[in-house]
Amino acid sequence: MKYWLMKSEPDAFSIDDLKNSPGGTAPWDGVRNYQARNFMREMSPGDLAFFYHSSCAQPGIVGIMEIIRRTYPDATAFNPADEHYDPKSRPDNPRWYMVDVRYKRALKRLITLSELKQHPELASMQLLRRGNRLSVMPVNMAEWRYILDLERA
DNA sequence: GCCAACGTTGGC
DNA sequence: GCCAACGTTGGC
Repeated sequence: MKYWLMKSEPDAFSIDDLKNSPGGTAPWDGVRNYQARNFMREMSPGDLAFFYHSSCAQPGIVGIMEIIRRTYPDATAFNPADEHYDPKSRPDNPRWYMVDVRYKRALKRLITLSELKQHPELASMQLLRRGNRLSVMPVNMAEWRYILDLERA
């Protein structure tokens, strides 16, 4: 089993939006970055991911979700009316993919980006690397456990 | 709204 | 294949 971190702007799709989706499940669509896409392709059902709120007053980790379906073509790329439409992605040769995720739980408290930065144990996290802009990235097991311990602090 | 950092595009 | 211009991300 692998661990991940996935960003979403809460104004667009928040952890509560996921929780309130049918069955607590939703497709993670709209990813339009090759590196993020490639990470999604490494995901397997049963993997766990931190839900991260970005571009908001208090960016940080807000909850945990489970990957429940491996990547399949992102249909929003085929829809000219969709904001993530990409004419270069065609149904017979899809460029963009998505996974399905299921809400597991909210963290007991928000663990902010600024808090994460204060822990040398997390300094090598991909999230904290300079200029990081990836919306989907791996988290190693030591980092995952360390962050869950922070939740209780 | 600003800006640093990075990805993408397209001319050559 | 280089690289300048441009667009996007995302923290602040």
